[in-house]
Amino acid sequence: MASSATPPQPSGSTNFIKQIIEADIASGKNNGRVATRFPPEPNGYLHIGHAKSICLNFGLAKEFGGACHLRFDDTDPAKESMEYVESIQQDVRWLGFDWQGRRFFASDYFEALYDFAVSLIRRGKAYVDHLSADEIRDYRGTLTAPGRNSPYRERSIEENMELFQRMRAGEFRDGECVLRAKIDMASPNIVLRDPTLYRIKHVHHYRTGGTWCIYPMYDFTHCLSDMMEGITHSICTLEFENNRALYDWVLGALETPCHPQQIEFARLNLSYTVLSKRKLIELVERGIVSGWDDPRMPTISGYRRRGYTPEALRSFCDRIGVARADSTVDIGLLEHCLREDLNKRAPRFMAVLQPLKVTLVNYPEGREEELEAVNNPEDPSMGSRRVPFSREIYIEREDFLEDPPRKFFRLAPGREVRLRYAYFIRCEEVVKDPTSGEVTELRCTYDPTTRGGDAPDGRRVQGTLHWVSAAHAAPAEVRLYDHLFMRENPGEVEEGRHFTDYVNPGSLKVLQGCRVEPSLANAAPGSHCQFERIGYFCADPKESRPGRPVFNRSATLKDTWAKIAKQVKGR
RNA sequence: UGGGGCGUCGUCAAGUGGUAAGACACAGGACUUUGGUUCCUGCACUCGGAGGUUCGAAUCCUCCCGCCCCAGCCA
Repeated sequence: MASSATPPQPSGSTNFIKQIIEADIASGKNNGRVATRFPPEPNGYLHIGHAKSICLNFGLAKEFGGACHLRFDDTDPAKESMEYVESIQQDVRWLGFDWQGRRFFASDYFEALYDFAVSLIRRGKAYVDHLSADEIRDYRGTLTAPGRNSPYRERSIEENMELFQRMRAGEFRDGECVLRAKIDMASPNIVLRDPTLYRIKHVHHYRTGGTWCIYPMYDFTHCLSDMMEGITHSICTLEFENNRALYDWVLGALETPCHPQQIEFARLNLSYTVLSKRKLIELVERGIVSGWDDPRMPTISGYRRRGYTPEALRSFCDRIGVARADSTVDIGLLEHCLREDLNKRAPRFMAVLQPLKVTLVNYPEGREEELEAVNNPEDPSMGSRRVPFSREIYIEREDFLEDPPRKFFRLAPGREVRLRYAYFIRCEEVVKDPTSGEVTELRCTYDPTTRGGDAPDGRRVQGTLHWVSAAHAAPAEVRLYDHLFMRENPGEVEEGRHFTDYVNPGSLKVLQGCRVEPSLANAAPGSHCQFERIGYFCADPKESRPGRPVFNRSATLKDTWAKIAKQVKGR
């Protein structure tokens, strides 16, 4: 079955960031050099919103002959761990990107950052504040009212130097004091009202252990990390727009030799799902999903397990574009990208999800034969395989209707259809359970002259059904996934409701007792395929076993009949 | 109602004073041994609204309206 290995290609389309970079190169800024970075905090798993950022940053570097760094923004020891670092690396690699050894950790800069903080104090631009967190909030003012200066704001440089050293030395408890930038408590931009630069946390850090008890804040760390790494374009999402003034202030105050440019773009929103880390954590912790890699999750690991390919995710990221307008992308586009990719590459198989037994009454008992089936009509180089056929087969329950509506092309009493790659069959008799009335078996005749699927007399049938030979088919478990939420925008919560109220109860349907053609019995975990007429599936990477395959539905095929059926029914 | 942003087809999104790309979705049709794929056709006389400048405005100006972000010792 198909596996993925195609490397990323430049996208060809344009966006405002490319235009900025092109202008910078044209003007000789940074000597024409381009360096970007993808800077996740290792406190959770990556989701498709991160994929947008990864494709953007690595894509830009590739397109302009630059480098893209992978940097872990690990300045909050309470939430971070190596487990997350590893999963993030795995996901970035799986997406097809290579940081070429340029992996950095903000925590590796703690000493340098400390020195920068000392330098700021020496310049009279930072001070140690003994106000409590509550007091600081109080002094900050509001959106419409200016803040007030802290009573500790005018401490001498010497005193601040000593105090900051003592902070580092562990002489204060958590929250007792902080280091603040001395900017402007009346600034209309609240970010600039003497922001906190360092806080005290007597907490073990997953990399630096107990070495530090003071940790730098994002705004202080990020710009300096970018600067030290020689990043030219520091691309982040829109909510950091107000922070840009502080980014520039820190680098300006320290008179750093270079000054990366922060550029913001709109984060991704996807219909029928949530993309905020907080909400994803809640889904995992409350057991609403089975974990970060539940195939319904919009995480990279969830999509991987669902059967999405890196190519499909990258194609999606290319197509959605990069702009500054808040937007919500139709999840249908993501599904389209997967189908587009898998249509070309996924080998086809026959699998019957809800079996209905069919006995071919005129087919000799005990006889078996093998029929040739094409592996992928889109790609002749993928060849063909042989599929066993016999007197008893299974077809899909929904491919038979005793009383078919208009435009139903499938099997019905007295009607003739084609079994794919096999024979025409005609339904002669319907066997029902005498008590429940449920159809338990169809007795059909087959036309031996139609072997392979064509009638020598030229007669046509309207429907072609997939099937498996009852004696040869392998049992399988199949998991059908649908949108995790019933609402297009589950983040928009009504009064008195919670976003989890909108979880789609039908987002997972587990089907036992499915029957798949024998060649699927030992499907390699993680491999992709198409079940003809049904959809694209992936052998579950974690739980599928040789002989006991488990398949996840990655996406349905377009179902024109479902649309028609709705219309027919509506009349 | 402080400051910073953003409003172009149902959804994304190009467009940068010269007369509205493309994609998804949707609707028709052709082909078809997957009601799949593919192919063809249609789908914004108008760019949040109102004025103004101009021979000419989605692009420039003015006012208005709507939405998003910021008051963590999170990132």
